[in-house]
Amino acid sequence: MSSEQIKISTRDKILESAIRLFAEKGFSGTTTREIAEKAGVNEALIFRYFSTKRDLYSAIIERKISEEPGFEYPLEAFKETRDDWLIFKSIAIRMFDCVEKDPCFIRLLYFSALEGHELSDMFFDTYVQYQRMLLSDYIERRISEGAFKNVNPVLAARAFIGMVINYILVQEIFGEKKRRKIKREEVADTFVKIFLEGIKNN
Amino acid sequence: MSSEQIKISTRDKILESAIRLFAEKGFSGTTTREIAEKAGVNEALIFRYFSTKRDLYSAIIERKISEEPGFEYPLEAFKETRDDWLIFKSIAIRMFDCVEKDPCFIRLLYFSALEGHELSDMFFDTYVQYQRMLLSDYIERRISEGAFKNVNPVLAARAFIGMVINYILVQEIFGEKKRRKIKREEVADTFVKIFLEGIKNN
DNA sequence: TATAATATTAAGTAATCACTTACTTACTCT
DNA sequence: AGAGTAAGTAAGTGATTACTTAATATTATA
Repeated sequence: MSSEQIKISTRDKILESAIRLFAEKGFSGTTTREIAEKAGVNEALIFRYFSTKRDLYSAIIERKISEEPGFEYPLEAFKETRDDWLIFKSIAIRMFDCVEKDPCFIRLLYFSALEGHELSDMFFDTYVQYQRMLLSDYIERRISEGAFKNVNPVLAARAFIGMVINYILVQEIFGEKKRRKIKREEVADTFVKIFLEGIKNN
Repeated sequence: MSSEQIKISTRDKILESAIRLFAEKGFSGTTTREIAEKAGVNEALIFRYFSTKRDLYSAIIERKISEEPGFEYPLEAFKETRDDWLIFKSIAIRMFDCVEKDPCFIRLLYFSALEGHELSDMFFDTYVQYQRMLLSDYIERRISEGAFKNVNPVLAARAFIGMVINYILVQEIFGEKKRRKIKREEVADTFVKIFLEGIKNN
């Protein structure tokens, strides 16, 4: 046998199928039996690796919180550059990327918030708050440099992130994904353009 | 007895408690027994008025779809006025109002979408699509009048609605409601300002 | 190969689920 | 008052839930 068989651990098989099911149907909507079936393992094994169903769910959220790099931004650029277009476009594109390569992610995030999981706040903070802070710091600096209008920087950051996230959410969660297809590039450019011209002085 | 006793019908008591519970915990997270307890009626009565739990859920969504006027906008204004500020601000304020007077609404909307209820598309269309269409038609006209930049009107409408909805969503669904309190007025003004100055010519 | 440790399984558990049944109470109309 | 209908209830139904147990299969180490 030339090809190495990469053995996926049982634990990982369980996690993988649980992620997909929890993302699809939420915590209450998913049964441990389904998870086991989809993972191709015996249901009892779930409870060998995770003490409860809720524990498995928590493990997933913790993993999602820690695995995503999320902070790949050129942090220095945020503190020094004046290339507004680059900053905002890279944030938008990164959000599109994030959802595209892991469609479960955003559903897990919103399900965990709606279902009131204890870790959902941390989940939220890690992603949304962090980006918002990065952006609002940048906006604040640009205001003090006289480049941006004097608006509440946090509100402005939320405005921009809101445009992008809501667009993504509607595509992913409501049926719109199939209906219309606008290129990410055009979406990002339009949003950045409207926002930047709205906030810039002159 | 001087005060008239207003008798709430059993059916309405069931609907009322079901709305609150489905909004709080979703469809799968809510049991018919809980609904009955909260409504103060016998569980079997639920099935006298609604043939299944899913039927009750559908009845709620249908009710939410039909009850909200939602279309109270001065439709003529959208077709004739050039008061951009009024148009956008009234949309934003209306969205804030809608959520404030019925906090269950937005949670039901997103829960039904995530849980994949068959009526969630109609739910979505009635509210989000409708407002988006109103707005994008207005934007389109203003572009043709030379007042707005030549952007994709649907994308622009989604940008604006996204700002507002996402702000609301974060307040209502993630824990932020308690943390910070920015006045609706300031939020709406900031969003409208950024958006309008971003899309206006000159 | 023998043994200890681990991984996996079938077959359970009690509790809870949505939903039903058989029955009683309350109200309406003549 | 009495018949007919609607509203309400207690006590169930079988199916399914998350989770357990005790026995077996597999692997690692000696």
